[in-house]
Amino acid sequence: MRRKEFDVLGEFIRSKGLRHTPQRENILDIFLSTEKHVSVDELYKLVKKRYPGIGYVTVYRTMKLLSESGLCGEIDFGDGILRYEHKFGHEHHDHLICTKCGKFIEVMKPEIEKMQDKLAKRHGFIPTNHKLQIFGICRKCKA
Amino acid sequence: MRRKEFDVLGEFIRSKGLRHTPQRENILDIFLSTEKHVSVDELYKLVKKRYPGIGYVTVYRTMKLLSESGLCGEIDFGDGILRYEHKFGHEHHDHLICTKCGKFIEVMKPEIEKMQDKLAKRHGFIPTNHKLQIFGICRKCKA
DNA sequence: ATATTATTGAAATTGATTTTCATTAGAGGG
DNA sequence: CCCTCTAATGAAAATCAATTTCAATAATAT
Repeated sequence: MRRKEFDVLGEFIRSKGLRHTPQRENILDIFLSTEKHVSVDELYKLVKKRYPGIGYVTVYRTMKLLSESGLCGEIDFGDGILRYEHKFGHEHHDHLICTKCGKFIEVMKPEIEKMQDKLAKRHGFIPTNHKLQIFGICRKCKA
Repeated sequence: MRRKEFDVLGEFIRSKGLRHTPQRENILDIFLSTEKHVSVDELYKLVKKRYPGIGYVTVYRTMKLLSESGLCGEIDFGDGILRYEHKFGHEHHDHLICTKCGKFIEVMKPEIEKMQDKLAKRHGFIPTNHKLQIFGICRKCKA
């Protein structure tokens, strides 16, 4: 049990005047227990196994909540399905996505980040975040 | 009238054993005449004005066709709407997107491209294309 | 001119996301 | 502990862009 994440959720809920519910803790619990990038539907199925009473919509809304609180990040690989990844305690990273098998790798390159910031500022933008996805064929698929 | 783009379309159609139709030319014509990043729906409305007989689905399918032929590119700003931009004769570029007003700027930075390629190769990927979107607040909105 | 088959366009379908709404249940005050 | 207020829940319905279906039409080869 990752205490810190639950504290973040608790603090976020308190600060917003929202309510602490077992569903929210349970959904966070299941979300943290998988390392996959899950869609709401996938997560719902996982949640359902352990907590059959929790509905799809609650999972959907809780993920939006976790997003706001910074516990998860939304990722869009362009296939029409929104996925969620762990964010708390994770460095920012980009994605290498294999267009054949769909597998992806998380990568980090501070130099690229810096150049992006410069680029934004040069155009008068205050960058808040960015999304870099590199599509290609992975080692396995090209073999 | 940009002859070259029509030649590309014609050549693509011939090479695939497809058929040359006035609808396809007309849709390409309207698409080329706007510099905006259009959704199918937006483009359909523009097409409708000049060619009332053309249906939504034909616009939809023609844009897929133009995509395949390299005449346009699909862009996904993450708002659930697929847009199309001119691609033929245009350099690859990334997007700076203002999260307040929705405006965006096209930017180019070869150094970043090179680093991305290196990054992909280091992980055994053969990069085919990539998508970089930098979100932030534009000059106007921050003022 | 004829046959073949790709294309068209209206309507229907899909599928993820989002909203609605009646019911349930936190949280604070008495 | 009980009450009140209102946020949260969950099932069902709505939304909405994207996609498929299918009968009619039209482009190309023979």
